Amino acid sequence: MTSNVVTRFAPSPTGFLHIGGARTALFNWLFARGRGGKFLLRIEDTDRARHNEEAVGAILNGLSWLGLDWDEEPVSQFANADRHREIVEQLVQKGFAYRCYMSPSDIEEKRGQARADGIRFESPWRNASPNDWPQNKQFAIRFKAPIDGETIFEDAVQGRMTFPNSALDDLVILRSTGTTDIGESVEQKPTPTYNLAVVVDDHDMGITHVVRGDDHLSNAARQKQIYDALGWPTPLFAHVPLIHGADGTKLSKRHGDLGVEAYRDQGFLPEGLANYLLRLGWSHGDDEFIPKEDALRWFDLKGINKAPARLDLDKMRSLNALHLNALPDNKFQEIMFAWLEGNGITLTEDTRQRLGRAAGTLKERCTTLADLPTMTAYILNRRPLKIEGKAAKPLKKDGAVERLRVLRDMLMDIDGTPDLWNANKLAEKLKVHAEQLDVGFGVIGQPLRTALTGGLPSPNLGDVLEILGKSETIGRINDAID
RNA sequence: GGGCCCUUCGUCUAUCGGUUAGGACGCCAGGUUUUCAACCUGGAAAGAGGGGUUCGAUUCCCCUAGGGCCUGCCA
Repeated sequence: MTSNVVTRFAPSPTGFLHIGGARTALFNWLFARGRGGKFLLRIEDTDRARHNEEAVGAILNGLSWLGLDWDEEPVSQFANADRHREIVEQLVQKGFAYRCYMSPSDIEEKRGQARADGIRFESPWRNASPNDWPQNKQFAIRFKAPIDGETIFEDAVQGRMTFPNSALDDLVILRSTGTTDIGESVEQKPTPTYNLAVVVDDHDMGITHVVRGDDHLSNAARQKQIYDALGWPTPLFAHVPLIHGADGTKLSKRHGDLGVEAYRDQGFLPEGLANYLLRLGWSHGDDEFIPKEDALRWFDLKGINKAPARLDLDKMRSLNALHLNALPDNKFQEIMFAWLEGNGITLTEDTRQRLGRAAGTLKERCTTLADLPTMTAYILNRRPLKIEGKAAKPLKKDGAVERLRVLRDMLMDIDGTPDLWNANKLAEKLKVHAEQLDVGFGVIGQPLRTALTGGLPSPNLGDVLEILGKSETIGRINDAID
């Protein structure tokens, strides 16, 4: 299936790929990929002071980790500055923009006055004739926004949006050339501002659908005015509600919330995080566990909610657990090894084999990969096992050690393959010796478990036996009772 | 201050005027596993408030309250 859908993700390179940006990127990616369209990247770096290569790399890495691939080379907005200036010049020629020579203090004063009077701020230069434009004086270029009437556009999420033009003043589209606050000289040529650059780039890149945070909603109105002035078709907007923190406060790229790599380091699977993000503000009936293939098939702008959603780590973990469990054993094994070794745990060929045998049960029990060190401790712990404190209690019970001795002796008599090492099968095998224990097999379960795991959390007894194998089991019993 | 937007269990959400308002996470109880976790079963838990429209409103309209975004020569 192919289509002419072209979406984009356009982060500003100020930090990492934050969770909100990740969701925006995901929505854009799903929408484009789900319909055979293109998904492009653009770095919004018109503000040279904020340009940061490292941040760009971090964002790209974050996207890759999440499994969001993009088409073509990422576009640098700053690199298009000539084109932006050219368009600004066109607007000036056509009378849709003008030079404004106001000083910052003048602006501040006038703006304050306008606000107090309840009218929109206006530059005195708006209606000046180009003939009156002074020479050798710094100026910015402002867009000449319509005064009367309304600016209207359809938003795929928000519906029909209507803004009174009295609320939209003449924004600066080209900065005055000059110096920075600290007096350091910067680019010779004036640079465009966000709203102008976005319109030009989206148009030039052939963007058909602009999916972004709804903090851009009123920008969309201003951008619509620029599209109209240029005679360009407006892309379809879709403004997605922002994500809020658990306490309901704003959570955005500006407020130092976590980047996706932080979730990765906390043991989240990209699939798990993506699934959670997808369900945050978007739904498909009662579906919760949504693999990528389904997401691609189902995702639609229509399913996006208008209300902001709060981040819920519990739900994120739970979804992550489902994706962990859905992994094929060998894939899980691969991830498990990488995680363990990435966390400073050295794996021998021997432990790898045992961990491999445990993969099936481990993936069911972990909610994030961070559970792995604890969950696998019964396999990885060095002998002799240290069993003390509360964990040692079962071994101190009357006759527990004696029963383990008997059990060990019996185990030594049993030959068998690992698949025989199932608690029930083992009990059956041991039935003939039951009278030697003078109790049912169950009674020795607790001390046996302690002997095998050192009192750590672990899978079921049967799983432990199966994973450790006969000689290891006997060795551990020896450790515990000696 | 102005413009725009939002409001269903604690949280994410379903519901295209008629439902015992459903699901998921979390929580509680029981079961299972002689631990924990997982799993199974059950339970508590919601339409912000007030007006309309309608035979009938969670659903449509208005007001109020609460919340959010924008209001920059940031993006």
